[in-house]
Amino acid sequence: MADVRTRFAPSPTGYLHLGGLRTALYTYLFARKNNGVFILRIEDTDQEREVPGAVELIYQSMREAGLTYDEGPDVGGAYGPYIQTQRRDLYLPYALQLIETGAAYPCFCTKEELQERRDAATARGEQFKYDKHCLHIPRDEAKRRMQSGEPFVIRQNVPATGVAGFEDALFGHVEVACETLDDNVLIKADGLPTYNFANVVDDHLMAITHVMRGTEYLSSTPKYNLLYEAFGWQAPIYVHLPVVMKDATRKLSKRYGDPSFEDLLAQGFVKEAILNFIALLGWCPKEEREFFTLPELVEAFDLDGLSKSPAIFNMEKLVWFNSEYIKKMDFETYLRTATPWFEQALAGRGVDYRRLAELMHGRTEVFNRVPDMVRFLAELPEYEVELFTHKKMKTDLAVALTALTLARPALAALPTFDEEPLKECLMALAESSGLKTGQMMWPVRVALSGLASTPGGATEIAYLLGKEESLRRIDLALQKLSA
RNA sequence: GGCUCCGUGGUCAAGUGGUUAAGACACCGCCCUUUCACGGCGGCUACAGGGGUUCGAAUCCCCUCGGAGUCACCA
Repeated sequence: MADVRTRFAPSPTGYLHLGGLRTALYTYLFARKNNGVFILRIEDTDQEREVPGAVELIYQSMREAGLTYDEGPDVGGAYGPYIQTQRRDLYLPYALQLIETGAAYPCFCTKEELQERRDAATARGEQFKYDKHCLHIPRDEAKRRMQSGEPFVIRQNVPATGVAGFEDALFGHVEVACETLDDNVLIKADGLPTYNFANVVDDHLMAITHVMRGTEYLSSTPKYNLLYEAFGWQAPIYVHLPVVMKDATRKLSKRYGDPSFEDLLAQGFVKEAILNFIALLGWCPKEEREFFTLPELVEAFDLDGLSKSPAIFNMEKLVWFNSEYIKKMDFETYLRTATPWFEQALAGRGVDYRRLAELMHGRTEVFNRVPDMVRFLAELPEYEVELFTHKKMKTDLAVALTALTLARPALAALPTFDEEPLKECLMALAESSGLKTGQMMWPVRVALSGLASTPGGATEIAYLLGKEESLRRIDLALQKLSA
């Protein structure tokens, strides 16, 4: 087989969504695994859908994901340009060549006429299909009209009978009857090619050997193969990837507010976790294993681990992956990453972020959840006195009152609020007063935090709060309990 | 609706004619414990349904049902 050349060919319509990211990932992995070439090509032939700045967004996402490409608009290569609108003039000659051989023909029907006929057909309950009306215009007349400046498109001349098919590396042989196929437009009135045509011409010109793309193209691929045959070109090997779903019936789509790769990064997901999770959504490694770095994915990737059915994007599992990756993060990286999130809730409070980070490191699932978890340090939340009652800790209001009454002067007498002395003090106090550890610690922690659960125990929180604020909060609790 | 494709627990999934049908997330329980997490141990839940083929089907065939994709001068 020739050297493997693959491509990721997104349209610049906004952020890179997760389905696109997965396609890019698999394509990249396949290329790298086979020591092949990975290419980025921008398919921007639809000028109406083009979103300004989207191309740069794609470069950025690819870079952030670590999916480096060997050829592309911003890195160059021997098969450029890699942006289709910059290739606009090279498609027409190929279409003209097809007209010569009868595999295509110019069509002068206007969009409006077509739409009327389409509407009429649906009104009758029929499915519209172009009737090859313009195919029957005499060759000379057609040529004259094309040269006269009359708007026209070029359509593929699909045989009326017979079958068209192709071999998919994942789905096997796929075949359709030609009569169910429409004569699609190859070159639009604006002179730009449609996807149907551009992808065939470009994949051939760029010597692409393997095409990986979503299954939305599965049913139209036989038509593309007809084009390859008409040109006498060798078609690439196709690998169609099942779509990524949001739930059982809807696919993941940015239009419906589902997160893009960039969104997830902004929310505090780490890119390694996203990639790892995405890789396993529709692909399964040979070995029993679920943690992979990008290089490890390259090593492990193989086509027959791919699944044929759509996979539902399971946010909970992504969150789990993320928390695992955060735990594996070295501490300094965690501290650096978490600090801006601490700032959101604690700016100017003088909290010891390093100590807080130690406590939070093993409990952080997604960074955007951090501010809510630490906000109690800045401001004591409103809480009900019933919070002091905890069955497992064997505490009730009376126990809490006793514990806090004892703790208050003992803590006030402490010269510093370091954790060790704090702990020794409270433990000793519990023991000497006949209280269980929990009966002392629970009330103190609740008084300090106003929360049923916190990222740390009573002594850690007392340290973070400092002596003054801690005593203030205990006094408040004492008031509550005495009322 | 036509065409194409898919169908193992709630989710991701292993499985390619003979298995007690893995594993992970989630969930539940227990242990650990100054809360909550973490961690450890254990548990619940699946071959869409019906026909075949076969000594034997999650695995092969057919039908039904369910779901998805696609039917543009969008990609």
